[in-house]
Amino acid sequence: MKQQIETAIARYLSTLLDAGAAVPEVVLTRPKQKEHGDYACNIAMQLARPLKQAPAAIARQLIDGVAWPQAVTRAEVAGPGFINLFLRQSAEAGVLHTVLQQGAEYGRLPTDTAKPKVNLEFVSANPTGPMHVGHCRGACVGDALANLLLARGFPLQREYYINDAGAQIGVLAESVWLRMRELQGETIDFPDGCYPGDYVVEIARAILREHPFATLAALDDAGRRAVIGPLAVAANMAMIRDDLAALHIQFDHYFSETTLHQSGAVERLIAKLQQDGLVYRGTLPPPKGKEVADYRPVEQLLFRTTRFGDSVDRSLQKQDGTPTYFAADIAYHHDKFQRGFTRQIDIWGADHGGYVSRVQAAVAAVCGLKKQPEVLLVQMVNLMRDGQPVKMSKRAGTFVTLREVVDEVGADAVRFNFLTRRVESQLDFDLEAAKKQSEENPVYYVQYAHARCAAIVRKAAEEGRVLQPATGDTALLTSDEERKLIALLTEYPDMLEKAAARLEPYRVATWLMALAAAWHRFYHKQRVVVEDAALCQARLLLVHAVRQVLANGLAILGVTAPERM
RNA sequence: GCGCCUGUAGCUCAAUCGGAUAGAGCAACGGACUUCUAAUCCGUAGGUUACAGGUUCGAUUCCUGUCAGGCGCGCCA
Repeated sequence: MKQQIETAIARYLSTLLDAGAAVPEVVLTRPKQKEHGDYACNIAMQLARPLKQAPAAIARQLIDGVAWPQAVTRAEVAGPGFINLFLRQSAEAGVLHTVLQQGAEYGRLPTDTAKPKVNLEFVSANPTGPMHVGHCRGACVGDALANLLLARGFPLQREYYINDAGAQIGVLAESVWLRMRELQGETIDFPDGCYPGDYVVEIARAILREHPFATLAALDDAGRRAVIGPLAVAANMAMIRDDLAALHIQFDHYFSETTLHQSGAVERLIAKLQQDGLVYRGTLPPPKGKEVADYRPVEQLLFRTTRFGDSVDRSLQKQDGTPTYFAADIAYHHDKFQRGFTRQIDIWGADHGGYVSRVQAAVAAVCGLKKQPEVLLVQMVNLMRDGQPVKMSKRAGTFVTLREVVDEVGADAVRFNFLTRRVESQLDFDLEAAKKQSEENPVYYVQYAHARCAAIVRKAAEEGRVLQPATGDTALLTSDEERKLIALLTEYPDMLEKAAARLEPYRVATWLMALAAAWHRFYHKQRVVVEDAALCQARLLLVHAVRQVLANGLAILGVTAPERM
């Protein structure tokens, strides 16, 4: 209906304007106040300048000239030049039948293989320990975004990049080894840099079951690390997968950084860059803004990322000759490209914001893609307890794990909590409040709406009132509450479309709260199980449709839709 | 010093990519359960949209500046 009207206006506009003139896009919006009709259009005001006429006059002309669809009963000029449109009472109520026909598919599009394949990389927590709360927000946003894009027909894969190379894995292996020695009865003075968590002890114990201490002790440091490192990484990844499962997150693909080094992909990539003349040996200016007492200019292997918009060239090799994390990351994004992903979305913490321009520069240079990857910077979460910030340090082992939070607060509440906010807003997450408010949490508001729908359907069935297919006279749904619900249901696909286009899953959550509010309001004003059989059927139709769309939206957020609460 | 993000009710956040009278939840106060679930609803109160300019029919939204907070700034990932 909305689109019908838009094209009707656009068609008339094209006859009104000169052939060469740019026709502005006609967009209908839902007015906030019902006095302003079912839809409003601001096109007359936008045309005032090019046509050099008063907005009201243009609006008048449009109202008289446009071949309005039959459902439009009234069109009027209002305010500074809006065109307010009023629809026949039940003009949009057909959506109820559509929802029931399409069921879980309502709002979704079939996968469109013509669209660029999307690789969505998120979480990618270092495999040096369990996931902590800091990873939580990005995990929820990434998973919901994946659901959202899949729902709108984008071919998409969820990917986790395992940073299982680099110095940190050596530190991990050393930490495990120290715990092994401790388990043998040695007294160990744990150095600062090591991972102190109890899970390291567990890993040490588990590895010792397969690899006797004496065998490990006989190896030199490097040899021992080569044995312990991968085992410790595997153990941590198993733990991380469990943590993710607790949040109801599954990845399609785990990608190991180590494979990039072993296959020679990183070296080949640097060679290619050299061939393209994008690499040189040089020195970088000292870093700004902080005291660097021991700064010494060192000649190093640099990548001319400045040619692709970066502010400074970036190093590809550490002093010991091994590739930097950045070098491997270029190879990684190139690998995605070779796997056919011409659209890459990365979700990072805000602390990696300074890294965006160099990776985009690299991808432009290596893959020829513009503005890739698309990076969502998720702002930091301050973990609080009773209003006091919780001091956390991975080094000191005083971090709150994701698992603790999920176990205490519940996966649904955790997810919804992080999904109602835009990623740009930094927020506080208070553990005590989250637990205390567990019954006042917005997630329950939406879930309760769903459970209420289910309760009505059950109650109606008890009284022998079951929705008959192809019944439900939508013309009977004329109250403000009913029309509001119908209007919201028609918006659902548009809302998903916008949310997907902007990579903003929070829109789904806020929209669901609006639908739930409209539903609760309806519930208090009108009864469904009533004597009048026709009216009962019509309202049952509405109930089923609302329940379905609540369920569909919650599914995208990865939140359960309970039948009872 | 520079770059990115943010600043909206007491608190947490929205506001349809410039639209009409800036809205929800929590907290406060007053009402509504013999009727499909009161984890709900209705009402009251709460605002110079950080501040100052600019752009135009119209600004929370766009531009400039100031202030405040967060994050980042050599070969750590």
